[in-house]
Amino acid sequence: MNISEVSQRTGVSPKNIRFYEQRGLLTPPERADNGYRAYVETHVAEILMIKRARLIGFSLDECQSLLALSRDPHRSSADVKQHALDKLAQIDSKIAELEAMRTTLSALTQQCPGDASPQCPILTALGESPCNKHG
Amino acid sequence: MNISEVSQRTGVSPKNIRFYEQRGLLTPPERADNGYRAYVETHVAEILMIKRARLIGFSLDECQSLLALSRDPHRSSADVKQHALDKLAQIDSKIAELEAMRTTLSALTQQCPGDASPQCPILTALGESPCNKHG
DNA sequence: GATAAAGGTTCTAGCTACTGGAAGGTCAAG
DNA sequence: CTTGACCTTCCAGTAGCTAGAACCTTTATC
Repeated sequence: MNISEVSQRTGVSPKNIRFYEQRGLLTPPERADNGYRAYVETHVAEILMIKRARLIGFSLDECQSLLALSRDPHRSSADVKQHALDKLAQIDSKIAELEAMRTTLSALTQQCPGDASPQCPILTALGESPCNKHG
Repeated sequence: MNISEVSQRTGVSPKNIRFYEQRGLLTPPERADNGYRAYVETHVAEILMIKRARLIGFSLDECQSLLALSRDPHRSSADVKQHALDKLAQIDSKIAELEAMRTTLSALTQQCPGDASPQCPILTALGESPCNKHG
């Protein structure tokens, strides 16, 4: 299987597949006589696993850990679950951060008339003097 | 005012302040005879504005636009508001994305026993064969 | 056989927003 | 005169790719 077929079957670009290999996430495939990478089914499965893990927020390093656990017959599901719980906590804090931004920004936009006048509560809130300086 | 004082007053690191200048966000300060940057109050205000805009999610490029609007007496508040509304939409879509991850990940963790057994629904969902392969 | 298109390979560089470090000049105190 | 803190510059690295250059291989067509 050449790289473009793997790409089509996984929806991951050839560049990206090579990148994953170079990053050490993917076990390097055998090479054909012409130097082309010769992939097998296992590679497709690994790439799909990376893709799904990425979709739910895991970093490449974390994907690497997950793949290692996946390959290890002596793993415990507790290890995997811990990774997932850690990630869940990260996602929650990221959501909280974005919600805070949203709240602030939403309040500001509602105060802004959005007309032709230069007077703008958004800029004022960001630190601009409301109209004139007192210094 | 030397860079470290500006840093203390804004809570932005000297490295970061130089970086903002190099990126073109900050108007370059005059230089003292020894080559040191000599900041004035305006710079502190600009840096604080960048800091607050960054906190509510604006990118550096967007901060640059906001600063430009802030300096322009002929601006309209509508322009500023549009920037804010765009950013709000971006934040909303990012939150939605994270919520989707959260939902999936949360469901998976709840299915995982988290014990010593290697059998793990999380890995299964990520693409691993449930127990054995059919190939 | 010539040639062109469509694959493959490697390498380098760019993106965001910084941070850290090296190598060196300057300033204030002892 | 030395020490330490400050300042300067530039280079490199972080995450996760993507784009491009420069080159080789395969396949099809003329």
